[in-house]
Amino acid sequence: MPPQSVTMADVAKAAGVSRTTVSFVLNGRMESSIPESTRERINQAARELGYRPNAAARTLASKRSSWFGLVTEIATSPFATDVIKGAQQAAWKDGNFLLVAPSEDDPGMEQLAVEKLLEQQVGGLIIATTWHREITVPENAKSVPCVLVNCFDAEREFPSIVPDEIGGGYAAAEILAEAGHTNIGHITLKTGIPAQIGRQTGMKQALLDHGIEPDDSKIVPGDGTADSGYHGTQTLLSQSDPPTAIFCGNDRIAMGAYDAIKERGLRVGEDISIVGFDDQEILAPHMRPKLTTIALPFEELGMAGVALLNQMVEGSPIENRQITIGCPPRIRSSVAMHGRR
Amino acid sequence: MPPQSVTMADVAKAAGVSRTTVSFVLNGRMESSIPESTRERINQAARELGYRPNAAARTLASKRSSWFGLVTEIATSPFATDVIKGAQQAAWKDGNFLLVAPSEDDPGMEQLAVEKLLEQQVGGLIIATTWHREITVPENAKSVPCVLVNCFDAEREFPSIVPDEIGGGYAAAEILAEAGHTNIGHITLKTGIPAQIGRQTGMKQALLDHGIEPDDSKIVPGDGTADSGYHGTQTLLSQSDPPTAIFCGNDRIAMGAYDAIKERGLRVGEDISIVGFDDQEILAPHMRPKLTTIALPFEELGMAGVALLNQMVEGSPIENRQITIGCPPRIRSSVAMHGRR
DNA sequence: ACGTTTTGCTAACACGATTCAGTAACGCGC
DNA sequence: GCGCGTTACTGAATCGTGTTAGCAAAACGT
Repeated sequence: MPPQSVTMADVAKAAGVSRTTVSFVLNGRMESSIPESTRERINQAARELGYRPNAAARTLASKRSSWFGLVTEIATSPFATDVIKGAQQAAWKDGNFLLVAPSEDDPGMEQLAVEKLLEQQVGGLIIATTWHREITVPENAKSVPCVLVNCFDAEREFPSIVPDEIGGGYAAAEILAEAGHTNIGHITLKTGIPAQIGRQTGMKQALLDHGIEPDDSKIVPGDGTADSGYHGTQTLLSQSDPPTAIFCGNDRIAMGAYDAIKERGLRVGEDISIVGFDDQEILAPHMRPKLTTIALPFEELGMAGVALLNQMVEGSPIENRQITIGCPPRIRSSVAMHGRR
Repeated sequence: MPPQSVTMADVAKAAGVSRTTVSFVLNGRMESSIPESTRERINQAARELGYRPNAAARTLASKRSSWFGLVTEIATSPFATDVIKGAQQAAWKDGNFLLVAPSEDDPGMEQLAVEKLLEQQVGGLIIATTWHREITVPENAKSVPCVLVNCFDAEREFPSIVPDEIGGGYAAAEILAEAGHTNIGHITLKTGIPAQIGRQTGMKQALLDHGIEPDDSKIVPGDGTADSGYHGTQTLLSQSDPPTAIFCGNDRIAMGAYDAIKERGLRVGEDISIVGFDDQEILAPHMRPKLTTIALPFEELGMAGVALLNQMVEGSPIENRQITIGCPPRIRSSVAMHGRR
């Protein structure tokens, strides 16, 4: 029964060797030739005493800590969870920890968060946002390797990892085109943000590639809310030649679209096909019919962030400073075949 | 421009005092008489050199770390975010950090997570779950103060903080009763879990208190999915004397209920009133009509966890080992007045 | 002028590891 | 039985801070 805390010295005494030897054995250093018998003796002593390494002491002595800092706006969105989760898992695999600090989208707060993380001797920093956008990185973040996730700085000074909005928009439109739709509407996100621009660009390209002429009158601006989806859908369905399918800028817009369609006595996934974006876990799979949508790979973003950070910390040259992660489609039941059937 | 890292010794040299004095001044120790002039000189030197304290060294020397460990199933649910957020903020206020470790609902994993957190010298542990239930706490968690959030151990050995399911169920039914409904249905969660039992108990009590005789035939078992809400609602509305209001065990059930009601050509919030539970951020406020529901106070749970942990770490006696946090109603538009209008 | 208290500091050890520079013992070839 | 290389370790310094014990000088009381 270990009383309070067992140190390496205790293990050394128990095994009848020096602290140095214990350190080598427990850290698996093979370069110093220590016979199997001794290793075994030390390991057993450590086990019996219930030895638990002291991370603070290790960090101090080795000048390398076992944790990364993640600063993010936890407040605003469930998306943050997924980034944390992905980063967490990736870090955990290498025995590293994540220190999560809140930025709350306030520049002063953000700088303080970074400062506090640096005090904790983090080996690297991830700065993540909940929606894809440009940010200015606090000055002090430059003290350690730093990766941006779901955002980027104007000067492209920091490596960044973002979702492939264009590819996602392309995939969404392609799903509809391949289902035989040629008259496809689009309700956008708030105009000007990277997600809106990318998704719309991808959509246009997909239409062109499938021999469909993009028609700007089928694109109605929204703002990402269910309300805007509802009204946008009303607008589209009131046209003289209403679309048979709508690509909604995100899942909440799709939610509003469902309501508008149902209200008109039409059926989602039969009369009108819908594709969303984001794949919100507690939304998309539970809508009726279940929403076909494009997933935002937040977990992968987080994992990629940590992976990149690992590279940087180890000093490996990084070949690609602007990584995009694909947005995979999630096929469910809100898209119907159209035309020749 | 600080080159690599500025230590207390550097500050001491710059200010022309000893390291001890610097330590006293920067930690705000007033018991050692140090004149304002010297304090000022030291503070300025620290500022100019860009001194950043080394948390690892401090932890090692003082044997008290500035972080708590939080182990939770990040994987499964967006709820985890809110607990993290609340705990985070509460910890941050006292200059403490949260080390988040994943348990993934696997006992082995959980024990490893705790072990790793202990190595990091956490001053206390929070074990949180994403749904209210009984757990068995890993043995090694007893090494430091430990609080359970949204769960409890069978022996009630650990202080725990849980939502007031009964009060929430009461509030939900009361909303409907006060709107004039007397024929109220209920679609439950998976039977046997604390949330189901508590919410249903609270509902019955509220009905009794409002002079309504609880009727078991109006209670249909569900499993927490939108599908079960859909089918449960079909069942209720097919009765000879269908309810005019339904209390849904959670928001997803309410989502299914909406669909069933709309499919029958009825209107939610006019013909049939609905109350949900959970107040899922990206769901309830975006449904049409917006869902009146009872919020699960995850953020408060997290905050209360850290607060309790602080008390325990400081050795204050804790008066209440079983804390319940209220579930506040969120009134929106899915409940209509009924009867005398 | 002399003891006593207060002021303003500092020396030195501790914390629990990592790590570099060695060294004693042993085997081996000749 | 001497030199040399290998094996199996160890001593001691170091990391940056907290903390206790104590000391020199100044201030104070009488």
